[in-house]
Amino acid sequence: MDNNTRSTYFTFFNEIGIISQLSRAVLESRLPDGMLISHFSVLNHLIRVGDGRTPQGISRAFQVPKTSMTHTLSVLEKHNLVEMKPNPRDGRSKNVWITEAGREFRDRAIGAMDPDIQHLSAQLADIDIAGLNQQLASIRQIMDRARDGDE
Amino acid sequence: MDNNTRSTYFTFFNEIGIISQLSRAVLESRLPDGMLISHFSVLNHLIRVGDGRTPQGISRAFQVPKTSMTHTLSVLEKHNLVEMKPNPRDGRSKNVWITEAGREFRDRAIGAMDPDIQHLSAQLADIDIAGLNQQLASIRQIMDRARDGDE
DNA sequence: TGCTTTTAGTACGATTTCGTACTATTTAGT
DNA sequence: ACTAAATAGTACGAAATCGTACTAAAAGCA
Repeated sequence: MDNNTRSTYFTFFNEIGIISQLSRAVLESRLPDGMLISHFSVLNHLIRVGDGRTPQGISRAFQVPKTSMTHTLSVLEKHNLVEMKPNPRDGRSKNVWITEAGREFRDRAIGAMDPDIQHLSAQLADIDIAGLNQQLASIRQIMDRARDGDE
Repeated sequence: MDNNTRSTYFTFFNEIGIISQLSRAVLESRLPDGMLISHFSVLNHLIRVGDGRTPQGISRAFQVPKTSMTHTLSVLEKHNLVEMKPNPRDGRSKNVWITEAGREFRDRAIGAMDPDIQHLSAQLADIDIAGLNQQLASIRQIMDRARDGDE
């Protein structure tokens, strides 16, 4: 395989990984004690794609084992941020619903990052983030499809 | 703060996070049993920025607690992928050196992803990854500097 | 229908990751 | 030189994450 292609893609995923790590650290520093990125991420996912999902579906979306998701959801449920109800269409399964407190928690966490985003956006004025978003979304979709195909 | 700016940046970091997660899953599936992303990442870091770093320096680069890095390095050392030597300039500290086996391990892991990258690059032919890399590197550098300023 | 395979969720133990507390050494200030 | 503050690393226990094995329900198929 073309050496150039390999290193270009490798650099790409490396940059993506570092930025992801840096942004996660910022978010985490803004979350209240005891709350982790994994908790926030699930709440955010439920709002982004809609709630009523199954634990299995969520674990697949995040590419984590279902046992990990069981644990994360149990913590969220203990804090009354989500509700678990039986799935009326499947006796083995459950549906996850975000609570009002869950929505507020997610909104507050996002708001808490405002100063960071403001600070950052001032320094990134000459970069077209919205344009990047379009390209990244394309890449994400293609990678998502590739994953589905492999499974 | 401008609602549009907030959601643009939030979307950006969300896309970054998802792509990071997807690429980590691919890499992880290509690593030999028992090896984790954290192990590979440290080896890769040592090659990217040069070895002989201190554990503390590495933990700061990855934004993880130093206790986590102690554990990760101990695993790498157990597998003879890195060597820990006393730091001649600081009696409290150590230097981490990658071994020949560590280099080979890292190279093999990267090579194992070749089919995935090939498959992906075919579908992303109309996206300028190299161009993205430049923009992402700028963003990464600015975020890195912002982090240093906060500490 | 009856049987097999697949799927959803959980129990359980192992490993990773993390926070706190501690020792040893270096640095800073006097 | 002496003392106080900061730093590098580790020990230890807690929580998160993961893999395996299991149960229950659904789906596929004869």
